Amino acid sequence: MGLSIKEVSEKYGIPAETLRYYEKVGVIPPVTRTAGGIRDYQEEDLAWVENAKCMRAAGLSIEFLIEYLKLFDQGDSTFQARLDLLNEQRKLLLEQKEQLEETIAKLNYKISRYEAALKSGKLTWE
Amino acid sequence: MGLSIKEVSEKYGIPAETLRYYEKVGVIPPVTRTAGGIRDYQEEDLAWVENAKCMRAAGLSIEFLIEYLKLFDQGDSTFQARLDLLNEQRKLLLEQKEQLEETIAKLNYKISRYEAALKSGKLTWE
DNA sequence: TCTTGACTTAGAGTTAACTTTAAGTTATAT
DNA sequence: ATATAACTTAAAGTTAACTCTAAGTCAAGA
Repeated sequence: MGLSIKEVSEKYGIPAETLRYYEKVGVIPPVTRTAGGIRDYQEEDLAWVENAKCMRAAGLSIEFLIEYLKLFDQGDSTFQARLDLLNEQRKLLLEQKEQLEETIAKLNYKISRYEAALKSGKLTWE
Repeated sequence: MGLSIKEVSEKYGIPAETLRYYEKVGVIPPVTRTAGGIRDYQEEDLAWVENAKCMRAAGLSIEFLIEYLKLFDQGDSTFQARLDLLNEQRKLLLEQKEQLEETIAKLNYKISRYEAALKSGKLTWE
């Protein structure tokens, strides 16, 4: 029914070592185990893994993910704190997106100048 | 006439240590110096600094910037290689942008659910 | 002239986020 | 029953990109 750490690793392209590390430091909650203590990922465990993967891929810090889970574990009383944290991280990502767009625009300009130079056969500037 | 390292540091918000480091590892070309060997940033030096700042802020690696400058120093024969490098980095940034947008969308959804829960008063507050 | 503060260098130290290692335990295949 | 493969842990090692330190040089103000 559940997935082994190896299967999860392959499913999401995350090394097993990293999955253990995420659990150890609190990026994801303790994973369901078999009677023998072996990790046996259930749907809910997988949802946490997938979420962590997505947030990390966008550049959000491990520290943020740990903080969020910590608040989550403390229950309803941390609801507003969690919402604040999410808004704060969204702001970070929006800023990052703007920076990215600025840099892409610069790269586009540079590339277009290179291509123009190639076509005109002039190869010297700057 | 030119700017001191301290002035450049303040102008761009980059620590002087980092400016020296960028020069040392080849992210930017050797900066113009005074007779006494002190850095005296000219317009051209500043353009390189600004470019490095922008590219780094978007997450492009130091390694890429070093590679680009190395090719640049080798002159026209590396023109096509430089263009390839720029296109490759643009591809990276476009992928990053897509990932960012996906994550922002997820965060937006999560936040909207939190806000809906707040409004409906579905929370036990203690 | 002396002192202060900015500059220089090489090289060591820091941080985040893994990644590898060492030593040991458990499950599966023959 | 035994070998092998996968699992476990704690802890040390790695990498990128700085960041700081030590030891020394230089220019401007009292």
